Amino acid sequence: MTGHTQRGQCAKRMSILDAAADVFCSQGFAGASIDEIAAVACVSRQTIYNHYREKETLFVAVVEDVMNRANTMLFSMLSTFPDSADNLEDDLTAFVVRLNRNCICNHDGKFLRKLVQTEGERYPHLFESWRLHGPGKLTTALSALFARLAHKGALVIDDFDVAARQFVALGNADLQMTVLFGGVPTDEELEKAARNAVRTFLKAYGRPAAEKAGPQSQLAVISG
Amino acid sequence: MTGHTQRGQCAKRMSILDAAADVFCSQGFAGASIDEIAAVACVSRQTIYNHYREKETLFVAVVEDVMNRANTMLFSMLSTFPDSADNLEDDLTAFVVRLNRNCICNHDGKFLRKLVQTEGERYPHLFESWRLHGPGKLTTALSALFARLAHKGALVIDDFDVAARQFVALGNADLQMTVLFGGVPTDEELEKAARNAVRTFLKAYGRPAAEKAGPQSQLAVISG
DNA sequence: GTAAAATTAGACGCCATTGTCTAAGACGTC
DNA sequence: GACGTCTTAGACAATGGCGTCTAATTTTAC
Repeated sequence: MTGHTQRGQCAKRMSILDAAADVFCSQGFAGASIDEIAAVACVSRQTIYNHYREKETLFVAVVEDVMNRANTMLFSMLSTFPDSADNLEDDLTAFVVRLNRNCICNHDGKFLRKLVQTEGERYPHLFESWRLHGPGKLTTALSALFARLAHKGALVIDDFDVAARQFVALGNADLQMTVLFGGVPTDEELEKAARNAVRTFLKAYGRPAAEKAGPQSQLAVISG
Repeated sequence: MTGHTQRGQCAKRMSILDAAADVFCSQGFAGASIDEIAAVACVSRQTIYNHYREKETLFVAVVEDVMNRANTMLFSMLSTFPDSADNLEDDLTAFVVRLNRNCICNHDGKFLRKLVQTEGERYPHLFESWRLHGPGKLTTALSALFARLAHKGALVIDDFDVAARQFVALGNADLQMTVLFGGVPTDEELEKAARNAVRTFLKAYGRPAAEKAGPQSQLAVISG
């Protein structure tokens, strides 16, 4: 019951959770067998039943564990959103790359999207927390961040919530097929997808050319 | 072996396919039981084994059946893409509503997205056909259609493929949560989502304001 | 009407999995 | 070194699903 034992138990628990996440993700709840999870975790089956009463208890624990990791990572990513309007295109592009790589296209993102589709109907309350604190929080936070950029005059947005959802959607537009079919996009794909997304986003919501145009061509407003 | 038998057998087959689609969709391959499919189809288990040798054969037949329906519907929808540049916003909006309602947010769309995620790794070749003829064909076709609109001067697009993917992504931006969590969007949601998507798309890719601005406000190009 | 084909309900063997139990071993503290 | 806890391997019964088989019944063809 002292330090070392705690650490040992904790290591076992994490090993089990990781293995269970892998197996549940690739096989689904019904297709996953405790024996396979035990083998992947390098742990005896009895140890699993010792920590988690039954298969469903383990499943819930796995989902909550991954949700916590994913939400922590998302929060960490959101803190890197650009707050300066200089180099907005590059800054937003880098942000989209980080967001996609670390939150949406990564292991945990794939796990949650997959499981919410396969088991969401069976455990409606289980994934509600993820919906609220994951994708829900993302668009809420982005909406607020866009509002700040708009207040600075760097963006022209009428509906911040819509813009936030469209920003995320555009960021995934080029990766949707890769993500849907389980692949992991390469760095080049991530970079190009983010570049395309931000360019289009700024064409739609960027500051009008008149206020930032260079000497080559200018736009002037002529009131009619 | 003549008409009536064919019709009777055909009805059984369709009944089985429909029931199997329901059960496979909600339970996954591993979680679906032949007995439950038989019960939903109001058919004896032996009849299922009579038509399809084993569970996997039935599963493949179901996926191919749904894929065919979905691809036929998609093709039908693509033929309603606006070819006139008058009222482009309204026409594109109506198209997005139809596309979402009949191809992406409908029963078959949900089935295919769900199954490709849960069973795609186990049957890589099975869903390859859908990827090519479904989402793949959609963006290819949209790309060509946008090229025609751009050629008419109604749109200004540098990369048609990117624009096509972004068009689809924007069309789903407001519905992604509903779709991911298995819900079916209402008509109002469909309408509003399409309106938001097309507005942003045209802000990014629409003909520049200078060429179509009304008397209220005009933009003029001033060469520097 | 009759024969062939299809369908049905039920029983059956087989196998995988779940969850429990037990005895033995490993690891820690005292 | 003694003790308690955690872990392990394996056996175990119970359950449920798959796929087969059979005999009876219905549907269909001619």
